[in-house]
Amino acid sequence: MAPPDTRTQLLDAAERLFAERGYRGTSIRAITELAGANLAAVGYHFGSKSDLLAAVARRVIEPINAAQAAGLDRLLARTPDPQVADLVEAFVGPLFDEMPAGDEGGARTSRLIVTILSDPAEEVRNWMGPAEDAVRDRYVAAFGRALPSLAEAELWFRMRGILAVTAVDRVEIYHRPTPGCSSPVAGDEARRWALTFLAAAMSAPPTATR
Amino acid sequence: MAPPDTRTQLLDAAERLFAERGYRGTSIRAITELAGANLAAVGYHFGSKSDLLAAVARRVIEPINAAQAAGLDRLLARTPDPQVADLVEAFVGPLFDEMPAGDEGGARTSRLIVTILSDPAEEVRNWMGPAEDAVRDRYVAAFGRALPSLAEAELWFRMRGILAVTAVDRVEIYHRPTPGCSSPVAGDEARRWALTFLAAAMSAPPTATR
DNA sequence: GTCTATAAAAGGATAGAC
DNA sequence: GTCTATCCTTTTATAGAC
Repeated sequence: MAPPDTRTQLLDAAERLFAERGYRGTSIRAITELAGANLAAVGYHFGSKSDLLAAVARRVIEPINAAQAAGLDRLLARTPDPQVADLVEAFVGPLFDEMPAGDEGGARTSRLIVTILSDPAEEVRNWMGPAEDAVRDRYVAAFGRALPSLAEAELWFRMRGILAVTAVDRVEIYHRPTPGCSSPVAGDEARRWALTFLAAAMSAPPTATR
Repeated sequence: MAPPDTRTQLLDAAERLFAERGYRGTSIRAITELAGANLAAVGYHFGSKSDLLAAVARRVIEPINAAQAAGLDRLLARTPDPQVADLVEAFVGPLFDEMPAGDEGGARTSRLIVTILSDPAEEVRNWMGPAEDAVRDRYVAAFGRALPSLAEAELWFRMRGILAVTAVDRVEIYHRPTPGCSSPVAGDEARRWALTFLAAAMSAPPTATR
């Protein structure tokens, strides 16, 4: 394979450092140094630091988004009204698939997503495109058909719950090692645990209107 | 009531700004300006910016932690083996109680907690004390008795799920207004939806060992 | 495309007067 | 306890040579 060009090496370095230290905690200097590039390279290839983040985010999110869309297509080709557990798996699965196990993959990507989504700064989230919205809306519609008694507002609440659990789960949010098992759980186990947890949560009967 | 002293006003201003802009996104200058204090006041009263964050975090977390402990005590006084739903409510309830409704309260506190817990920087989380660990451990033990067939590792996974959902739920993680209902849900409704969601998730049968 | 050099600003911390 | 003034570091961004 051809040696990676500067642009790609900058993306790789930025992805790693943004995940480890956050957006604001990462300087252009650290990125270019890790990439073996010159300080001015970020400006030349991307324009600014926030534009670089947008490029990093797009590169991470797009394959996940595409896989979510394909999974839903596959499900709908089989039956027009998929079950809740299958919808959860189609939505959540790509989040794990695109995060290879081990600290050099999944936990880092997960942390990157959390870092991006939870950053208060506007600029950090401005890369979100209509493709993500479209896929999300399709899933909401499918969940709505599988859970006809659930009001739309509560359904949206639960969708956020899915994202919260999958995004946060592998981040060492309890940062000290927990007894029994350490926080970042091995890839496949976390995936199955998350499916159990979320399928049960999504399938809960609607909250009684007070 | 006596006018708030400078120290308190610094805490108030810092709590607000850390929540809105994150730790790194908030300058000492911005804090002292909002507090109507002098630039040097932070250094005098707290020592450094990170010490100020620790003080802010403690002030927010301590009442929540105490309420969680008291809730568990109340539950255990009634029965030695409380039900899952009651444990969830005792654990999650204080997170909502201590966040009065409206943007000036709950959503901001919630965002502060997310900001703190998800910040990659070490210094941001170094305020965690043994009191938090103790309460968490007591809840894990109680959940373990209510769910005897659940392995401890998966139980820890689900505990993280609880925190993820409650902490993230009111943050506008899908930052554009969602159709049907906007993202930050009114206080009491979010509370009841979260209880439904989490009680069902926690009560799920253990994931089959592959 | 890549580099050096530097501009221009912002931030944290602190000394010392009051 | 509070304030002014300032030091020193780090940061992003860019101009211009190669």
